[in-house]
Amino acid sequence: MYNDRKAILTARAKVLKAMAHPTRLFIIEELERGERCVCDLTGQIGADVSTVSKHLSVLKQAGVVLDDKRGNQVFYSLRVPCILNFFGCVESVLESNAREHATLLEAVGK
Amino acid sequence: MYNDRKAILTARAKVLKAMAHPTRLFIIEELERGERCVCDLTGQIGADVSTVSKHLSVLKQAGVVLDDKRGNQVFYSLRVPCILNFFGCVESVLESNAREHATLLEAVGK
DNA sequence: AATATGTTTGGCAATATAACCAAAAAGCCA
DNA sequence: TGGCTTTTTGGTTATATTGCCAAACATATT
Repeated sequence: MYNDRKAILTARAKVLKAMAHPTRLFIIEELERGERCVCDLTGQIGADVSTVSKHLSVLKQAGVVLDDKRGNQVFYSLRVPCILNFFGCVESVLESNAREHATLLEAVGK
Repeated sequence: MYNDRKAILTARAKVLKAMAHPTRLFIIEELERGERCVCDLTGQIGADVSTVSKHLSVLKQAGVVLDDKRGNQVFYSLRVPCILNFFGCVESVLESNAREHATLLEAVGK
């Protein structure tokens, strides 16, 4: 067992897992532009409000977003501003994937 | 529906999801230090070989690692070297979580 | 050829996730 | 108070993930 690293790796995994859904990545991107209420996001996402609310709760639980209730609505915002820079490397993986895919297609004669 | 972003966000989510497991994060850390065969990793992780092999296959499928069969063994390595820098931001989230937790404890009177 | 070593695959049980609908909460406005 | 709007919670169903064991494969060794 890798006991010395396990606690920290589990904590990291939890954050990554919270982000690992297309709708939640969309929410993160959107919040990068400023706070949004659930209804704003629901409109853009086009799923049931309850679904969006649950995605937000996953992000909140992981510490990625903050919520602020004002009157009727709840406004969400990014808790850690760097979250988006975060993707340079993910993008490299995707580019590698794409390059390899292209190479395979060539190998088969396009 | 956020149709214009959906494809790219789904692709990103796939990579994040592949990384979002403590054992797989351990593997990534270990591979950062150099290529490893399945048996090396299995020894350190202390799970069944088949379990480790499946974790590796998840990472491979997502394009995070490469495999190279040499003789009897299969050596895995990181496909995209930056993968580890990647964690500065995750760490910020964790630190925020910890700070908040400490604050809450204080509020309750330790 | 037979055996040993290293890795992957298939199957199964337990648990977790995701989406929707319906209903409950919480706050506003008349 | 009663009704409206916004958000969360509970319940259900469908699907995915994780981990182990057993079995299959592949390569090396005797």
